[in-house]
Amino acid sequence: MTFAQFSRQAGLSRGDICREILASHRESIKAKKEATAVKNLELIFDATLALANQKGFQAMTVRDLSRATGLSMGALYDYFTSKEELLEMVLSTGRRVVMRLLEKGLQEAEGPVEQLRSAIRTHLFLSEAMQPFFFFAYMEARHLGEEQKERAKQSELATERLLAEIIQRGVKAGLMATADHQMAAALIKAMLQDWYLKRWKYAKRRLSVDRYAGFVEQAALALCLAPGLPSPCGETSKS
Amino acid sequence: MTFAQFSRQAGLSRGDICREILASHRESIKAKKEATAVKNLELIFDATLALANQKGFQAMTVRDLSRATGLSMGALYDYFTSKEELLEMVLSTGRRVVMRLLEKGLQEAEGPVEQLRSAIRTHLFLSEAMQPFFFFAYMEARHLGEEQKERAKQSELATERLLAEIIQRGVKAGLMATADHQMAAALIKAMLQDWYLKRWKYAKRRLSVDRYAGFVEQAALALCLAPGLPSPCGETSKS
DNA sequence: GTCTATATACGGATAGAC
DNA sequence: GTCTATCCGTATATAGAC
Repeated sequence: MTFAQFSRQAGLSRGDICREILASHRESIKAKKEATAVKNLELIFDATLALANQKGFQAMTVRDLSRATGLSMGALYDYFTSKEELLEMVLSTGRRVVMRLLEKGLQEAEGPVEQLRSAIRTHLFLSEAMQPFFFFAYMEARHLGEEQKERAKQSELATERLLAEIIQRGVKAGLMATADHQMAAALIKAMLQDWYLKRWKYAKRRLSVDRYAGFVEQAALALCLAPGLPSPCGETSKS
Repeated sequence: MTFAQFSRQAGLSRGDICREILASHRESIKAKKEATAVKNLELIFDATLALANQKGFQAMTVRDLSRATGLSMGALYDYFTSKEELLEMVLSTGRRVVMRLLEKGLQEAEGPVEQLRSAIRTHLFLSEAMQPFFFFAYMEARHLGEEQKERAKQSELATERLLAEIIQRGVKAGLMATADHQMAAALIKAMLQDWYLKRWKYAKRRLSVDRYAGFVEQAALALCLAPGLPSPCGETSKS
């Protein structure tokens, strides 16, 4: 699977996402006509991610948002009741879309090695297609209220667990060998996240997601398939 | 080298750092007696990192800082002339201390493999000893002015280059084999950073830096020493 | 459904007492 | 050297015209 193939079948256009926002916040959004509501929500969604990723959500003012979308202050407040609700709106909808696609993408591969490959690619392609959202969710997580912060942590642990379970099955099947499957999963996850966190670096090098995915696959397999690893307890050699 | 050994020899107490802040900002700090100045700078330094890491530097108000340090608004402004200068003060001093220790720590190892090990441990131990600072510098980097942001990126690239050069020497010496030493360095760096970015996760698992360092060393060597890697250009198998 | 104008609050920074 | 009191700008949110 390449990113081009993934994009075609995923169907996660801005329109789809904003229709989902509208559906799940029907009561608090004043606009009645779906067409205009979705059009304005797209403006708001895009501008919020762009501005917040540049200067931080809390530094971004509603006036900035007004300037960027072309909507007035009053019009904006017809789509959310407070700046905090705007944050919640973007995060909760984004998380729902991501979860749905992650689960869908992982049911097709067979065998631990192919599943690990598939998980890596799906995660990378998803974060490529929705890079502004992934970056936003990562960076703003700690500014959330306790309940929402807990949800963010659970989301991190859930994807780690998904990787760990694949590796565990690989070890049981005798196809993989690693001292600690949870730790292997954590390290792989760190490599996956670097792709959307250091966008500027990889963009400057004109590195495609497909190539990056190839490297991470290699690294993950080197880590999980490597034979005869010493138990990693503090010192691993004279060092 | 273990973290305990590193801590003993490094000598990067809060006092040392704040004496350095004082020295490099002597003109703008109104307090004359070194003892009181350093004492208050320690309060300010600690509280700034704690508050900013919890809610973000820009969301942290000077009034919050006043409450946390026990100093009044007026007193605080005797130590910096603006909130922005406070940010610059913390970041520039921290970066200087980190750079000094990184370079010092790397002159002792011999041979590419030992150097790679040493670089990994030094980086991890440093980020452990100064975790609040590392987290702060990472998270606040994008809120800086253009010049400061450029410095932050250069700092990222510099440590990556350091790793890449070790690996390149290893390949030349026939001790390592990797398709792309820069990419290998980037992935290792991502694993190093996860330690201070996901503190909550590893703390909950009661994982020590020494154990984490062992895992990353293993992963790095698996990645660099692995024999017969296929060239990672997009597809690496039927997949 | 969208706009302008404004109420209200809060944050950064400073002046001047002690 | 530290404090209290205050100025001034700006941000969120709303009321009411069009």
